Order: sequence, then structure tokens, then C-alpha cells
Amino acid sequence: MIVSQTAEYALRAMAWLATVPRGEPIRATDLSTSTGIPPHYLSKVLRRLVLADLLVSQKGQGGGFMLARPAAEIPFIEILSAVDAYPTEGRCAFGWGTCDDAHPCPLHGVWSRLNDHIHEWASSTNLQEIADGACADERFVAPVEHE
Amino acid sequence: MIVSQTAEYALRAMAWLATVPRGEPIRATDLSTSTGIPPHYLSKVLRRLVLADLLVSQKGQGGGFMLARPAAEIPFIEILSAVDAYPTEGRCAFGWGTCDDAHPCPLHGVWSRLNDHIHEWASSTNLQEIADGACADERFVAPVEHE
DNA sequence: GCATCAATCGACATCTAGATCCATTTATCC
DNA sequence: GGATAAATGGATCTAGATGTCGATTGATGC
Repeated sequence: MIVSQTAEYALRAMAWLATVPRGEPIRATDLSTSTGIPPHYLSKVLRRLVLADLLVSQKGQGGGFMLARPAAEIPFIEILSAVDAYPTEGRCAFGWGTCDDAHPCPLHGVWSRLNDHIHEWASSTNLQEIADGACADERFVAPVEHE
Repeated sequence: MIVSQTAEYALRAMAWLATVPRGEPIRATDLSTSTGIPPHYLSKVLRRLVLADLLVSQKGQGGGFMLARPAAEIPFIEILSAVDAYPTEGRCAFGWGTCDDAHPCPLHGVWSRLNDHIHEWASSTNLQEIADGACADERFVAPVEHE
């Protein structure tokens, strides 16, 4: 498993929201049925995304959630950070308390090489890419099933 | 968290074993104190590595564990596969039941790009690199602390 | 053969991410 | 202002990953 379930849900929800015209709020309930994410769990994830300034929420009648910024300005790394999922900094796979570039543990080199890859990917990928690749009407049709 | 705790332990144990001269078996107990991995848990991880033909074990007096092959012939991907940790194939981050290159979900493209990176890293990195970078006497000295 | 050493195995405890439920707050519409 | 819609927040439940324990099996040396 590359990322946690929560992180995956966050990406899914954001990806979906990126495909609807910006400015029209989507209700958590609708988002839940569309994406297959359990409703109560989704609302918690959404809340964290609001706190991270990636979404804005509107309570009451006609309310819902929408992107706080244009999709092109939301890189994946911000989404992952918003739901934790993106530490690995400072942690050492070898169990050393102190492990940095100055005093690297044996795994440090290869480990940070992987980290760089992931960081690069998460920084250079943004929601607009998803929105471009996916026509909301065609490809977002009901999931066949979700396990 | 990029990989599970178990996977991290597996890498640690293998990395350590790669730094001792091949042919001399290391006891699980010793490996446990050296790496800071809980002893009984470690032995479960080791067993899985044995089943995956990455380690050989020797019972009784003078027994222990050692690499089944030269370090250079053990890529990380085999270690990760041995302790699960390496599926992501077939799973779809979007919750679609069917998601392949022919019928990709909206996240499919960027997702598999990340997968490729990780796969490339895990395949091209082997234990020899670790052994080369780490002198067993100097850099493997007692972990300062482990959380 | 017997004692000892070390891996193996199964059962059990604990901890945490994931998921659910329900009461509360805030906004909108009439 | 009252009814309704929708997000918010806390408390709780559950399953799976993590970690522990004790007993067993197999190998070695004497």
C-alpha cells in the first residue's frame, strides 16, 4: 500500500470535485454516493481538506463543498499533507534516532532516493491534470463496484 | 508512511545481514538487539523471508540466518513482495472495479506514473548497495534510540 | 542417548486506522 | 421566526496490523 486509505479517499474526493464547474457546491452526501466513500468517513476527510484551505464549505440549504482554488493550483502534495500521509521526513528506516545527510544510516541513501521520486511526483502533479483527462459525464459514470 | 512497519523491519534485517560476511549465520536474538526490532516479531518476519527464498535458516547449536544469495542478487522489490507490501497492481484509487490501461479511471494515469517510479526504484536497488555504503563496524554501531 | 541451543508455530494481547452513529451548530428559505 | 438542509464534532465500534508469550521441533556437541 503506497498511501493510506484516508489519503486515497482525499485524492478521490478532490479529483471528483475538480471535474465539476467551479463555483457550484457539491453536497457531502452526493460526493459519497458518487465516489463510493462511506459518508460519515468522507465528511471527516472533507473537513481536514477545508482546514488545509483546499476546500471551502458552505453550510445550510444549497450548501456543500467546492475547491478553494483553481484545480491547476492544487498539487497532490498539498492534498497528501492535509491528511497527514506525508511525513517520512526525519524518520529513519533503520531505527536510528539521528539520521540525516551528515550522519546517514545505511539505508539513508537509497531511502531518500525513493523519497525524492515521490516528492517530485506529488509536487508536479496537480488536479487540473485529472480534470483534463476526465470528462465528468463520460468517465465518472457509476463505479462498477468497489470492494 | 511509504511502507508498512513490517516491510521496514524486513529491509532493516536484510540490510544488516548484508553487511556481515556471507556464510556465517546470525542468530535472531542478536539480530534483534542490533536492529532494535522486537525479538518475537522479528522471527516472524525472518520466517517469511525464508519462505521467499531470500534467507536460509539453520536450527540448533551454531545456527541462525543468512542470505540465500549474494547481496547483489537481492533487489528490494523481492524483499517487499516477501512481506506483502507490494501489491497496488489492479487496485484502483478511484474505487472502480475495473481499471486498466484500456478503461482507465481518472486517476489512472498519474497513479501508474507513481507506480512506475516506485517499481523502478525497488527493482534497481539491491542489498549490495547497502553493504557497500555501510562498514559493519563503524556505521552499524548501536542505534542511539528507537521510538 | 542426553542436554542444550536456536528456529518454528500457534495462541493471545494491544494498538491504531478505518468506519459508524448521533447530537449540535450554522445557514437558507418560506 | 420557524422549519429544513447541511456541515461540524464527539463518542464509540471494529478489524487488521503490530507485538508478546509459551510450547514444540529440530540440530548439534558431548
